[in-house]
Formats: sequence, C-alpha cells, structure tokens
Amino acid sequence: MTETDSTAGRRPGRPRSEEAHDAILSAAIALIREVGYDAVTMEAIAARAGVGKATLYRRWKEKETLVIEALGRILHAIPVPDTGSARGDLLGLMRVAVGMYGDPASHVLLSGLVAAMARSPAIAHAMRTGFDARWRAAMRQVLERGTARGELRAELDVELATDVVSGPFFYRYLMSGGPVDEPSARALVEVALRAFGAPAGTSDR
Amino acid sequence: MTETDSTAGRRPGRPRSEEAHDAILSAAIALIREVGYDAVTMEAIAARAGVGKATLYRRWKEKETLVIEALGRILHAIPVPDTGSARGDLLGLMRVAVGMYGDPASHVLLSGLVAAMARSPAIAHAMRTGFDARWRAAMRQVLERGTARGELRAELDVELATDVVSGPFFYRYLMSGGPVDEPSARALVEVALRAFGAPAGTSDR
Amino acid sequence: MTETDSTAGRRPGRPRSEEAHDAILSAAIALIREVGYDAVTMEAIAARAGVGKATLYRRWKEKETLVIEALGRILHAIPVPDTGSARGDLLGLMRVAVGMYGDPASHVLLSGLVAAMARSPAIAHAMRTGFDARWRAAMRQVLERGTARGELRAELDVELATDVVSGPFFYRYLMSGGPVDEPSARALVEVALRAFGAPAGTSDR
Amino acid sequence: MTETDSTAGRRPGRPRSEEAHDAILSAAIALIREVGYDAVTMEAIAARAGVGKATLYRRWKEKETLVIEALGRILHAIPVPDTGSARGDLLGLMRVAVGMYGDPASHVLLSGLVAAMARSPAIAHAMRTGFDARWRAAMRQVLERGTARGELRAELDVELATDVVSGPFFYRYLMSGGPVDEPSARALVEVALRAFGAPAGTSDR
DNA sequence: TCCTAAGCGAGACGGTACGTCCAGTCTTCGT
DNA sequence: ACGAAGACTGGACGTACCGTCTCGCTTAGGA
Repeated sequence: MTETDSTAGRRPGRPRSEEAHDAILSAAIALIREVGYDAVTMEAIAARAGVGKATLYRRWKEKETLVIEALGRILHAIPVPDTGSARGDLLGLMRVAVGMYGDPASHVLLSGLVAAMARSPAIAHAMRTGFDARWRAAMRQVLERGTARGELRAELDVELATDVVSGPFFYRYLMSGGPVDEPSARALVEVALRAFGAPAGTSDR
Repeated sequence: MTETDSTAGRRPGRPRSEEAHDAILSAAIALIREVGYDAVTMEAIAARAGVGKATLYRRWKEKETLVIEALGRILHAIPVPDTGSARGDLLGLMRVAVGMYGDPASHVLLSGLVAAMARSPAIAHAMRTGFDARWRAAMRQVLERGTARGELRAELDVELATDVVSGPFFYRYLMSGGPVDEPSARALVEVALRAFGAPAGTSDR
Repeated sequence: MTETDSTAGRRPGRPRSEEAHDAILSAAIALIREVGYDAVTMEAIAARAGVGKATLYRRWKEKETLVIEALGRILHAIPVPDTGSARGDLLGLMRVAVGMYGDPASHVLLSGLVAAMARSPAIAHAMRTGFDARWRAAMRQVLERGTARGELRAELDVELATDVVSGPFFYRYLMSGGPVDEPSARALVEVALRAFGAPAGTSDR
Repeated sequence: MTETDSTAGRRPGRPRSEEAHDAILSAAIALIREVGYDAVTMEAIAARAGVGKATLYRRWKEKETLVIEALGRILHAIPVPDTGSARGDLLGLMRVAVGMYGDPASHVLLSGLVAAMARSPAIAHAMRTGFDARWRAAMRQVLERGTARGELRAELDVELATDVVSGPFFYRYLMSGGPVDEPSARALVEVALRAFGAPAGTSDR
C-alpha cells in the first residue's frame, strides 16, 4: 500500500524507519477509537506517534490512505464459511457483514472513507483493493461452490449476485437506516436463493 | 426545512430577507457545480451571495443542511412510471436512478452527504425525508401496484424489495465501482421479479 | 578558517575531499548572488554542491562561518594607497570603501553577517579577523605614515581616527541611508584632517 | 505605524480590538526580553498574547514591523541636553547613546533590525523615521544651538557632523567591538569640536 | 413619530489544522 | 573514516475556515 514495494534494488540514503511506521499506524488506530474518524488529524497522529509531520506526509499524501493501511492491520481476513450448503455459506457471510457494520466506530469511518473515495482515485483504489476485494472474493468463492454443487444456477452472474446480497445492507447502513441484523440477513439469503437458485428439480429446496 | 415555518404569530424585529435566502441557495448550487461539493465553504457561499456569514449561520447550522435545502430547489419529484406491468414500472424507476447517478457532480455530492449523515442526526433526518423517502415512496407505489395486479407476491416485504433493487446501484456507485447503467438496471429488475414475482400459474408472464 | 588546517599527521580513513570543499564554497557564493544572502539555506547549498548536508555541518557549524570563508575566496586584499600625502592616502582608502559598499549584494550580506555576529561570538571573531582587521590594518598603515610624515598629530589615537573615518559610512549604509560616495568620502577626509592633522605651522598643507 | 491613521470615515465591519493590539505588543516586548530578539516567533507572540496568529498577520506583515511598533512603546523621547555649551550638549547626547547601547538586549535587537532593514524597505522606513530620525533631530538641535552661539562653524554640515559623531559608536558596537563608553564619548566630542568648532578667535575654547 | 427588536453586510476575533520548509542529527550504503 | 543520500524529530511558517462577536445601519410593528 506504500509506494515502495521494495524487491527493487536498494535505494541510497537512510532507509525509512519501520518503528516510525508502526508507531504512526498504531497512533492512527488509537485516535480513531478515541475521538472518532473525522476528528482525527494528521497533526494529532504525528504528535501521538512521536513523529514529525513530514514523516507522515513522506509516506501518505492523505489521511485516508494512512487510515486504510492502518485498518489493514486490524482487519482480519474474511473467513469463508463452509457449511455444506449455499444457504448456510451465504448466511455465514452475511453474519460477518452484520458484525462489521455492528462496530459503533464503523459508521463515521466507513462513510468518511466513502466520501474520500469520491475525491481521490488513489483512495478509491486502496479501498477497493484493500477491503471490497476481500469481501467480493469471499462471496465469489461461496457462490461458485454453490453452482458447483448445483444449488445455484450455472449461468449465475457472480458480480450481480454479490451486489444483490451486499448492496441492501450497505444502502441501509449508509442511507435509509433500515435494519442490518440477523433476520434481515436471513431474508436477503432467501431472496438470493430465489433469484439465483437452480430451477426446481435440482438440489436446492 | 428551515426552523421557522411560522406565518403564525408575527415575531418582532426586521423579518428575514427572502432575497438573501435565495441568493445564498443559488450561490451554494453554483459553487457546488464549480468547485465540487467538499471544496465549498460557508465562507465562500457567503462571499458569493454577498451576504454576511452570520446570515448563513442564523438559518442553517451546517453546510449540509443548507445544501440539502438548496438541492431541494433543483430536484424534481420522482416520476412514477405506469407502463401497465411491474417489469416496465420497475425498469422505468431504475432508469431514473441511472440518470441521477449519471450526473458527474453526484458522486462527491452524494458521498459527502452520506458522510455528513453519519456525523449529524439532523442531516441524516433531512436526507432521509428529503431524498430517500421520495424514492422509497415511488418504489412502494410500483411494488404495490404489482401485487395488486397479481404480478408480485402478495406477502411481499416492500422495504426489503426496495433495498434489493436499490441497494446494488448504491453500493456499486459508492464502493465497488461496478456498472450503473441500463443493462444492469434490466438485470436487477429480472432479479426482483424472480425473487418477488408471484409463483408460476399466476398472472406474471 | 576550518578547524582542520592539518596537512600534518595523516589521519586514518578517507580524507576529506577538496573537491567537495570547493564545490560547497562555490555553491554558496552562487546562491548568495542568485537569491540573496538570507534566502540561502544549508539545504540549498548542499543540494547545489551535490553534497550531503552532513558534509556541511562537519566543516562549518553555521551558515555564516561558511559564507565568511566563501567570501574570503573572492575578496581581494585591500590595496594600501601610497600617494605621498595623508589626504591622498585616506581618500584612496575611502574610495575602496565606496566601492565595496557599492556592490548591490553587499547590503543584505553585510547586515546579515552583522546580525549573526550578535548571536555568535565565533562569527563575530571570524568577521573581525577576516574582514575588519584587514581594513583597520590598512587604515593604521596610512595613519602611521601620516604621523611619520608629520602631517598628522603624533599623539594620534589610531583606533579612534579609524572609527571616525570608517564609522560614518557604516552607519549611513546600514542605518540612516545617507550618501556613501565620492563627495562624502572627500568630506570625511577633510574632517579627519581637521581633527587629527598636525597643528598649524607643521607639515600639513 | 499601522496602516490606518484613522481620521478617515469609519470602515465597515467589526473594528480592530485595541486590547488585542496592546496584548500583542506587550507580549512581544516581554518575549524579546526573555528569549532575545531572534528567538522570538510570531507563533510565540500570538500564544503569549492569547491571540490568533491571523490577528498578528492582519496588522503586521513581518515580525520586524511589529517589533518596531512595540519598541516605540518603551522608547522614551531623546532628551536634548541644554548645558550652555556645545561641548556639554554633545557630551550629554553621547551619554544617552552610551546608555542605549549599554542595554544587554540591544545588540541582538539592533543588529536584527539592521538586517531586516536590508530586506524590507518598509522596515527600513519604519526604523529611520521611528528611531534614527529622533536621534538626528536631537543632534541637529544641539548642533544648531552651537552654531547660533558661535561655538561651531556657521557653514557646518549638520548631517555630516551627526554621522561623524554617531557613526563611530554604531560601527564599534556592531562591527569592530571597540569601546562604547564615557571616555570614548568624550574623545568623540573633542574630535567633533576640532573638526566643526569655530576657528580660533571666536567663542569656543 | 418615536421605540424596540431583529434583521442586514462587513469584517475582526480566538482557534485549529493545514501542508511546506529548514535546522541539525542519524543511519544506511559504497569508496 | 570518509563520502552522498536521504531518512529522522522538531518546530515555525503563513493560509484557510471555522463559528462567534461586534460594528453601524436598515426595516419592520407597536406604543
């Protein structure tokens, strides 16, 4: 996520300090928890990390890219459920979603990042590859397993199915204020199965 | 949307100037178009409107509520299509959505407002009643017409169906970057019909 | 002027590069001419010289000492006039002064160094021995020649006479903005002769 | 010294706070005394005065003009001695000079301002009218009284005489490090009398 | 016709954060 | 142990807005 992915031949001069890097990301996370995402300032992060502001700007151009990298540290990989049925797998995944949306810090954080994505292609890219891609990969795996098992239609559009299942929560969470909970998760799974389930006579239902 | 809707009980003192009100809203809209939503500042709006800053703060507490009112001026009511079929009506509505998302100013604007909603309940309320409610009402009308015609299931959960159809575009637009266009609209309508259409043997198809 | 004047006693390790030394001093002079004395930074000098900042600090503690050494390179020795009369000699010397003050870079340069002298005894010492001493020596020579010739009083206080002649230009140049030119030089010489000339009946005029 | 000399018709908007003005100047003076002239920063002045930085920059573009105005507050008018003789008057004035140079804060302060004069015509102007002019006016008065009394030459060049008397101290103080004291003052007065005194046969001596 | 109250534009107020710059030091590599 | 390169902490810079606060002036209704 940093601009130097190394592997390239050593650059001259003093190398960037990993300690500083860690201190900054930790400070960022701590501050987000304490004062909330958009009260966090580069100034405060630097101070908390015991680091000059220039050191921040040398590595991240905006607060958001920094935050995204920081979140990468505490974000676990998304566990892909394997319950034996598409219904179970999808439900498992939706429960993960419910859990993520449930964190009280999430709202300001997510919406702040969404706003930042609209301003900066770099941030958009970081968010899409850093977060969304993980989620979509998990969904893809579940869906493909479902088609392989014959529970879901063979001609299934994975992207569409992913959005149909994921979009409603995202929309409720950020806009309409509708429920993002276990019952809703169940309902959405049933919708998905009706829309993308294999026609009768095959294994589902 | 302003706090004083009173024509009742005349208050003492000089009344608020409608000219100033108009000038401010016009300035806000113009600035959003010119420099983008989040580069707009109260300072600039006041200057552009030829108005003191206090005049702004007397009427709106935050930039967002001002903007929401300003948008109310240029936002048309959502036309509820009546094509004779649920498929046609839904598709008509989705085309409206495609059109709204298509405005190049929309991205920063919408995401900025979404972020503001997370910070301020007042803004959230304004957005939900000012924008989202219009959309949901249109959806409700279309969906109820569908059930009345027997095309859609009688036990349909209108809120759920609305979110299943609307959520994916919202999600693609603000997060994943997926397509928000006519073909996608068609695909989503088909998904909705499969998920919420009346069981075979009834009037749909 | 540098702390290592040693050609004596070979030290271990890589010897200091004379090329670097030259490059630095040249860069310093060039930058002073281009952007003016106090816009010059150690950073810029190092960059221009193609040298690490540490290399500068290894040799000079402050910008000023570096500059003083750099100036030593381009500063000619002060030519002591020998016209045969105290009046002529003094006038010759004052013309040198007029010439030095005439260089457009001199003002910021001199005043900057004067300010630095007040901060740092080291700089003060460098300036006094590097510049002022040369001037005073020239004055002394001229004055002593004058007393030897009987043109000037025998009991003359050389320091006082030097300051009476030199001070007014310095004062005008840095503070009052009065003229520093040939006529003023002439006037000052006449003052000096009246004040320090031998009493009537002796050799002066 | 501020850009608004009033008398002009009232400007619109909230007037500038005199309290803030005073607080700033006091803070500046206090800081100069405490940490020395060139360690004083706009930041520190603002903090000490309990004032926003913008309030400083709204009134003074550079630290130096602020300082000059601040000094104006504590600088007494120069008392013009009237002892009955040119010798006494000049000596009185020189004693004032010795006193001013004697203040331990003066060196960094004066040299800093001299450097600032070279950078900025505004500062140069402020210094010349604010400080130097007072001194020169006092000198002029003394000198003219001397000529009126017949002690000094009628054709006396006041500017030249002023610089001959004042320059040496200025030069010693900022450059050569020579003595600036009572004996030197006496010596300079004698020089002035020899150079500018009326020829023998008139009242002096 | 005045009085009171709230509006108005203008702009200064105390603050906070911005992103940049430089000082002076430190750490890496290669010579 | 030198060299360059470029990282480091620290702190001031000058700017931009924030939301609040005076100013003097205007515009109404009620006394």
